[in-house]
Amino acid sequence: MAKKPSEQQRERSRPRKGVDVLDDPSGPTRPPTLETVAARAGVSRATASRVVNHLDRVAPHVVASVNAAIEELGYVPNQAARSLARRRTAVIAVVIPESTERLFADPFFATVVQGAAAHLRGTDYTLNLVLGSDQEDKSRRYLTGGNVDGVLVVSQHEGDLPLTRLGLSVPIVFAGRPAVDFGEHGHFVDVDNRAAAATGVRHLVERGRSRIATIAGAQDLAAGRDRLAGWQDVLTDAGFDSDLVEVGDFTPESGTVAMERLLDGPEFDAVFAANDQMAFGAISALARAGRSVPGDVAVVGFDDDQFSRAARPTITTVHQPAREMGAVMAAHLLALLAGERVDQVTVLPTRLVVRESS
Amino acid sequence: MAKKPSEQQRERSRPRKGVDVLDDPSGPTRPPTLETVAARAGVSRATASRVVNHLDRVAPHVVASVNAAIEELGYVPNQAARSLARRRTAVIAVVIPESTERLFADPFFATVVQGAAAHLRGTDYTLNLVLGSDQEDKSRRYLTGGNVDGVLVVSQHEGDLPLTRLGLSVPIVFAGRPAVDFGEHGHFVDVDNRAAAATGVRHLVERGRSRIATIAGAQDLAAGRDRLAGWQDVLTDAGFDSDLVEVGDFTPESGTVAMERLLDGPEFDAVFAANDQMAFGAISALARAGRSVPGDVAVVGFDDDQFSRAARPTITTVHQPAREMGAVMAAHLLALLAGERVDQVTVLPTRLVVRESS
DNA sequence: AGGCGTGGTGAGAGCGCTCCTACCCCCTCG
DNA sequence: CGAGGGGGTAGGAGCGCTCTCACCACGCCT
Repeated sequence: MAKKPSEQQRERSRPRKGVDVLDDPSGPTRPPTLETVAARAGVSRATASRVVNHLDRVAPHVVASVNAAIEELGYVPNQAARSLARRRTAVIAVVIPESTERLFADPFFATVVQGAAAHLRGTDYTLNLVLGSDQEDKSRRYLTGGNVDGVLVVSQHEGDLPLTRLGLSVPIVFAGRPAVDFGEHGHFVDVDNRAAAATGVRHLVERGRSRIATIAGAQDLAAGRDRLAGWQDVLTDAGFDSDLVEVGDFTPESGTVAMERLLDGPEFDAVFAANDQMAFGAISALARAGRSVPGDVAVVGFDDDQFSRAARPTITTVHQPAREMGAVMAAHLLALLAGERVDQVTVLPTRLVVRESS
Repeated sequence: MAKKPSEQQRERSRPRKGVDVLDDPSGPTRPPTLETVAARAGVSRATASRVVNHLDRVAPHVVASVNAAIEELGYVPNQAARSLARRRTAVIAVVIPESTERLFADPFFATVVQGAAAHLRGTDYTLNLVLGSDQEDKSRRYLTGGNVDGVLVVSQHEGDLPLTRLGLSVPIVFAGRPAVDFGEHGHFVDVDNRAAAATGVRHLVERGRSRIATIAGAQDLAAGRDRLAGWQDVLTDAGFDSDLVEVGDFTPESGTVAMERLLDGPEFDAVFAANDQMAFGAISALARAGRSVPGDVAVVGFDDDQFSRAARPTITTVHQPAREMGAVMAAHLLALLAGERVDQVTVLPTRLVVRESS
């Protein structure tokens, strides 16, 4: 039994330099392999593998002894070897295109990623962070080169890695409908930004506001454009002017600045900001300008992130299920990886959360 | 030449199901391998490998033809196979412990990660996101199991994955000095939180404030405790009372709440918040309470993130080089991986950024 | 002239795992 | 009582790459 087949090899590669184990004074020890486990349990590698992968048709007592061996040796499967043999990597890439990278600090994105990570916990999939590269080609190569099983794209501007086309041969799920048109490739998890925004603006109308400004988000982002359109829709329906538009970039700072510009212009009694961070910034500017919220100006944001709760007054906002979006994205990707069919576009519900600012 | 050695194997595994290529109507094609490239260039696999890895001692014309073959075939090295053969994965784990996960939305963490990612761009290392797991053991297994070459830990509470001890056999770099004591294991990139906080508080003293409160950060985080200590140091030195302490958790919301509690207590004319988000929240609360900033209450934050610039008034803060921290962490990890010696503790400089709130 | 580098290349043995196939043992059925 | 059928297991061929060696030409030195 267990005739170490690689004793010689082991000998030769012992004196490796450089990447030596920093902690272990007893010298570089190689982690236990399936072979080791099998030997210890007195079974073949094949059987040990079956146990590790929870395949049936293994006698219970064998399962027990293999598991014992695993425990004693502290065996962990070598993922590289497994990937090679299985021809799948168990890696899911999270792509944050360069143009969105700046927004990485936005709680929204972080929350989406968290949701995805939470959903993947328990599976053996691993998240690989691909932050926008100037060498788009390099990341593209990486993604297409069979190094990942699937791709999650969190937000995409127009023109960002047009991953949908041009043979990215693995399943891919986007957060948000892509700005570019897409064929049959790609799957999307989104909210109806236009309708959701309209809900928020309609709320302002119902509150009796009629001069409603907006601080729009980045217009090269579908979410930015759609929320602006939703705002427009309601004002048009109500027969109000929709001339008060300032465009920000979703950062609180841009919200502040946008509000300062609005304050320089004609009067208004409400503002709809395309996200909470900008709403937060806007409230800051309003406070400094001596305008009361919601007295003088009512404010509605979008996202329902922690900033809407942190502001004083707390911000009325359109709740977006960021965490759930991440989870659904992950779920859909897993389904696609399992060969199942999945709706190409999934729209999650939003809801208005009324707080103090309106 | 090129006697396909695996034709039979190829035959058997052609009818794989499930994970088929979604795009390619011509059926599941296997990506080109080094073997293919070598055959096309009319050289051996070994030589092709040399070209791919930019080893010298290859005749120029051979390099050219191999590169041409690579180009034509769109060859991308299979990372799994490479990892297996090289016994290193080219994967660096970014660990965000569960107790910190909630803070993931904090621009600070995102920025650190971005800095690291930027530094790693250009290398063939890949970032693997490990968000805190309830099954601490599972992530631990993952990290120790030879699945990653190195680990970056972004923030750690006391008791979080005590990775420093218990043979994590790969190099590991922490953002921030660990709360727990550490032996010779682990490397740290940090700022001197205590001194930096003191700088901020001293600034308030110099501005003539004497009743200085603080909104401290999570006390199970070294950064939280150290900044509190720095505040304490200055007040003690100045002979002021240091009784006005509220503890938050670094979120803007907690800053708001903390300030509301402070407002319920004795008078004060300044507050030092352990980060900008809490400072922002605090300013919100102050505005709502009708206190002027900096007139009635001066505010100093910490981090110099976008919130300090977004607030009105803009927030005086202690700048922390988050992006650089990430970059340095990555740099140190690479150095360790290359077998070089690296200072165990690296302290990056901070500086006071005076804005309107003080 | 023989020996000896020395660039340049190919052969082939792994890396650790999966999974197909063959096989064996034992129970059941005709 | 032998054939047939499984359950359960071992054997072994890859997966695609790296890397050590062996090897082959050539010069060049003595």
